[in-house]
This record gives sequence, C-alpha cells and structure tokens, in this order.
Amino acid sequence: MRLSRYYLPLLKETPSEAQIVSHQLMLRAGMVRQESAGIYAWLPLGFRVLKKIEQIVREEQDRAGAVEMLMPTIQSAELWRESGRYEAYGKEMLRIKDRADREMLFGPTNEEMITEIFRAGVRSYKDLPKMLYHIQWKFRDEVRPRFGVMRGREFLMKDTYSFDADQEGARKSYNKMFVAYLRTFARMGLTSIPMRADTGPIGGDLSHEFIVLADTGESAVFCDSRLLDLDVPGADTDFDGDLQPMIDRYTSYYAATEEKHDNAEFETKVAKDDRVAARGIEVGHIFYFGDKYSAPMKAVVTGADGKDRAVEMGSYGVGVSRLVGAIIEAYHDEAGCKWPVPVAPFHVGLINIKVGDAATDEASAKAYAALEGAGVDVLYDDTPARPGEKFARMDLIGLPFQLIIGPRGLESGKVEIKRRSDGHRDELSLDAAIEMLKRDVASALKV
RNA sequence: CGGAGCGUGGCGCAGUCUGGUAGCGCAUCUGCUUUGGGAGCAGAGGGCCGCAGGUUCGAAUCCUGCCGCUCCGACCA
Repeated sequence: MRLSRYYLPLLKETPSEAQIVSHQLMLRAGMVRQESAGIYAWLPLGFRVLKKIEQIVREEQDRAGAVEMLMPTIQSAELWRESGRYEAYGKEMLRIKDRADREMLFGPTNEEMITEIFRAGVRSYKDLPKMLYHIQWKFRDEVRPRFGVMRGREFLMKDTYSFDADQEGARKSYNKMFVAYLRTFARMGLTSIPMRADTGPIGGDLSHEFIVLADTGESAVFCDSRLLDLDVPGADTDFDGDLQPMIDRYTSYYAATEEKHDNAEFETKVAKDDRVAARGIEVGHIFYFGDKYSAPMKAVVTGADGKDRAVEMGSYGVGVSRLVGAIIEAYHDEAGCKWPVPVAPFHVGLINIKVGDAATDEASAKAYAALEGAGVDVLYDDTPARPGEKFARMDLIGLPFQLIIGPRGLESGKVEIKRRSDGHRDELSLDAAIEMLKRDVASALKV
C-alpha cells in the first residue's frame, strides 16, 4: 500500500479523553475514531490489525475442531424469554422494537440463539460432540464504557459453544478450548494466564478467565510466577487426544482473579518469591454451564438408552476488539506502537527518504515490488514529507520493520533496516535487505 | 446508577468569575528557502462558541431546560 493513497489520519497531540496508552496510541495512530460513547469506527490501519487478530483466532478455533458460522446481531426477545434471561439481563441489553412493534434486541451474547439452532438440527447422542463458533459484533450497554476499545459497548467477539452428551464429553470440549486459547494468545505475542474465575450472570460451575498482565488492566489478579514460563502447547497438539495432563499442568499453579482469590491458599501454595499480585486484562473466558440453557430451552438428544437428555453445554469467548488494545498495552514505547509481526497492520514500513530523487525512487519501487510479490505487507511512504516526519510517524504506527532508503546510503550501495521491537539497525545492500525482510517476516509468521 | 467535570475552526487549549466586534499553538493552503529524526520566513483560508429558550441596548460569557462526552466509584468479553 502506498501511503499517499492510504487514509491515515495521525494526531501529533494526545486527545485528552484517552487515559491509557493503548487508547491514546490507537487515536494518534489513526486506527479508530470514536463515534459515540463506547462505539468506534475502525479506520483502515486499525481494521487491518483487527482482521489479523480475527484470523489467528479463527485458525486456532478450526484447529481445535470448532466449526465457524455466523449468527445475526439482532435477535428476537422471544428466545430470551425461553431461557428466562430477557428480564434478568437488565439494562445492559439494548432493546429495540421493529415496525410491527415486535420486541427485538441487539445481541449481547448468543447462548439462546445457538441453543435454538442446535436443537433444530440434532436429535441423537450419536451426533455429538459439536462445537460451533462465530465472530460477530455484540452490544452491551455498559454502565461505563472506557479505555477505548478495551471496554466498548459495541465490540467484536468470538464466541464458541460446545454441545456434549455427558459431563465427561463437556470436559473434553472445555479442555480443547483451554488449549486453543493458550495458543491463540501466544501467537499474538501475549502471555495469557488461565485463572479460575467467577461464572458471572452466564452461570455454571467451571470457568477460567484468560488474563494478560498489564498495569492498566481492570482486574486485580493473583498467581504463581512460574505460570508465566510454561510452554505453550504446540501446533502439533492432538486435540482429539487426552489434553487433561496439559490442563492439569496449568491449573496446578495458583492463579485467581480477585473474586475467587483466597489469600490464605495463595500464601500456602506459592513461595514468597513466586507470588504475583498484579493487574490484568481479561482477553478470554471459558465456561462450562451444563444444562443451564439446554434444559429450559429443551435442547435434548436421545441417548443410547432411548431416553432424552438435555445436552451439556459450554461457551467460550474471546474479546477480539479488546485484544487490539491489550496488545498495544503489551507492546509500545514512548514513540508509539511496536506490533508483533503476526498482528502488525503491515510488516514493513518502506521509507523513501527523498521522493523525487531518481535513485531512491528506483530502489524504493524495486523493494516495494519485490516484498509485495513475496507476500510481505508493505506500507510504502511515498509522500514528499521530510525525513524526520516520516521516521516519527512510522515509529508511531509501529510496523515491525522499517526499510529506509535514502540518497546518503545509496551512494555506498546501502539501505537500512530498523527493527521497531528493539531499535536494532542493519545497513546492507538492497538485495540483501529484501532477502532479510522476507526471511524475518516469514519466520515470525511461522505457526 | 451515585459523585465530579467538560462541550469554543480538523486537534490541543485560552477567553466565561467581572457581558461590549472570538484568540493562541499545532494542522491546512500559497510562495520562497530547506531536506537522514515531527523545519524557517512571509502570507492566506477556516468558527451558529453543543442545542433551545430567557435576561439585556448588547450573550461564548448571566439564568433555565435539554443533548453529548469524559473522569472517579459500584458492575462486565
């Protein structure tokens, strides 16, 4: 993409309403624009990050055996009366009426709808297990939206629903999502910690929140520092095999959010030097909730004994839009964002220091074509701006690699690669630079 | 939902107390000079001062109502 054609409205000054660094940087880097309290338009740069995160989430869901679909944002109140949640959900649910005065709502979650869809198509225990998911916008009329996309009212969420014939099966589904989540967040460069958690209004009795540590997180959390060093399950994980040992390894260490925290247990189980009391961002949440919805909504299957039983369900959410903010919280410095390659809006920022100079124009065009041709996403700064401004804005938007081509370097046949993560610079020939970028990007994207 | 505050060119703000022709910085446009870390000089454009009433000779400023937004707390992917 040529910057001259792109829409990238950068802000030099920090908007006063933004309190945390991720929100500030998302506004300054032209990623989002607030349209209403807790409601954001995703500008081109932010949208690219959102899409990359979404795709990683999708790939890991598919790998774990979940099947993608898409449910609507608008739902009928009828469904929610069946489960008994229409009244219970309270003012967080945005209620609307259509022209025939029918009561509708903008979905805050989809347990009811998926249960209705499931029961229409499944009759026998032989059809189980099933895991279905979608990635769709939700609306929760939060009392206090804040921190930009971290607590928006409208947000993009991946929600998966599992259906099993019995508790043992449900446990297996739960474990699959547990592992999938560890992998999902790790691929984005995040160290997530599964913590036993409150089940909240969704209900049930087995639940983990996946937390990313950050000073600006909204949850107070307590855990064993050794959790931070555990290996994440590999891409070769057999999701149909026994995942329980993997889960046990993670859950053997103390980790709890404030609501479930037991200080006596914490101090007994965790050595003093390993105790972590910190703040965290909840990026995922998994629940097993049994027949909470399937029983009232009559989602039943006929068992081997010929009797009908309500299916065992679980639901599993990832805050896709929230992750954009969470990743910035984890990867930034004074100058701006520092995107990990897998979620970066572009991999390489190509800076032509002196547009109009025949040599730099030619070298830049060559690099641009070669990298794009190799599947590397390039944002080519082909604008006539001054070098200082180009450097500053490339740092701000935080692409992992900067390829800097200027007349000074070209005199000796050299271009420069700057790595945004640590500021490391290499001077090398154009051809070598292109090869290096292709290689580095490819290796960073390897799953 | 309780408490606090803010709405003034695209962005950040001053002006409001004490009413009298709307200002600053950044950004934008033009010209010249610059050109490897957010340039300099000269000039220019751009505002129903959130909306609606009221008081007044006169309202960004005072009064009333409404709308929007932010922050702190209790709640949540």
